[in-house]
Amino acid sequence: MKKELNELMTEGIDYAHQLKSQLGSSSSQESREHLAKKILESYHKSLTIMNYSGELDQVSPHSLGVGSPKSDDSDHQVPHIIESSRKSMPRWTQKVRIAPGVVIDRALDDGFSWRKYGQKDILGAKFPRGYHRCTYRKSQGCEATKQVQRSNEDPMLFEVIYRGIHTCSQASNVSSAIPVQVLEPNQTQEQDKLEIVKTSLDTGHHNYNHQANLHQTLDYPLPSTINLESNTVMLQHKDHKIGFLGSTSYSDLGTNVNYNFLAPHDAGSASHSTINSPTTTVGLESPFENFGPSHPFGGFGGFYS
DNA sequence: TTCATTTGACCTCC
DNA sequence: GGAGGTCAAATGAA
Repeated sequence: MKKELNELMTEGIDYAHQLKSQLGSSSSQESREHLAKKILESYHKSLTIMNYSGELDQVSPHSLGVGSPKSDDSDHQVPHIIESSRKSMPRWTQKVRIAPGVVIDRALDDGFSWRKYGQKDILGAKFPRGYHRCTYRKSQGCEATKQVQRSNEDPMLFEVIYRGIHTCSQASNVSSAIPVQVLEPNQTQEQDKLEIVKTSLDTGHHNYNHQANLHQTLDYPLPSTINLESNTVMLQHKDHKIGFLGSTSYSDLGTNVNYNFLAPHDAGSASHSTINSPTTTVGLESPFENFGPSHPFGGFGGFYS
C-alpha cells in the first residue's frame, strides 16, 4: 500500500511538472486541464488510500451526526451523540476582507444558506458576534453553524468560524466545505502530504491573472491567483489530532477549479459528509466543473463553500 | 402566511 | 460569577 501511495504521489508530481512546463508555452487549455485532472486523480486516489488506512474509523460519520441527513429520525437518534461530541466538531476559521463597495452579505456568502439565531457582544470586541446555523437544521438535521466576528482593528475584515459539517442537501451542491488549509506547526505527516498537493496546485495557479487582494495569515502563501478578497482557514482541534481537511478553488476565464482534500484522523466525518457521496471518502470534486457567475464560487471571493 | 432577524433570557462551561 | 453560546418570543419583510 505504501508503495502504491508513493507511486501515485510521484505520478502526481510528474503531471504537475508537465503542467508547469506547459504554462509558459502556448499549449491548449484542454491539454492543461487534462494534466490538472490527472494530478487531481492521483491525489484523489492517494488520499483515498490514506483515508482507508484505518485512522478514519476513530470517528464514524454517524457519530458526528452526518449519517443520512434525510433520515426521518435524524433529529431523534443523533442528539445525545452530537451533544457529547460538540467539542470535537470540526472547526475552522476563515478571514474575509470586504472590499470597499462590496455588500457585506454578498461578500460573506459562502454558498450555503444560514439563519441567524443570535448576536452577542463579546468582551473586548468592538463589534457583536453573529451566530448562524444552517437553514436546514430542522428539516434535515444539519448541524453546521458559523459565527461571524468583525475585526477590531480592521472593520473591513471578518472572521468567520465554521463548526460542523453540512449534512443537508446543500452539501452536494456546494461542493467543498473548507477552502484552504493552514497547518499547525506540529503537523508533520499530513503537512508533507499537503505540501505535495500544494506544490502541484501552485504550478497550476501561476499562469492565472492576478486580481486577488489576498489578506493572508497563512503559514504558507496561498496561490496568488485565487479570485477572492481574502481567505484564511484554520482547522482547529483541541488535541491536534485532526489531520488536514481543506480545499481550494480558483477560477480562470470561466473555468472554475475546485479542490477539496482531506487527510486521515478525525476529519473522517467531513470526508463523508462534504460531498454526500456513498462511494467517495475523499472530498475531491470533479475539478473542472463550470460554475456560472451566479454560483457561490463565482460570487464574492470566488470560493469557499 | 411564511420565513428570517432581533433581542432579552436562559444555559453551559471555565 | 462571568463570558460565550443558544433559545424562543416578538417583530419585520417578502
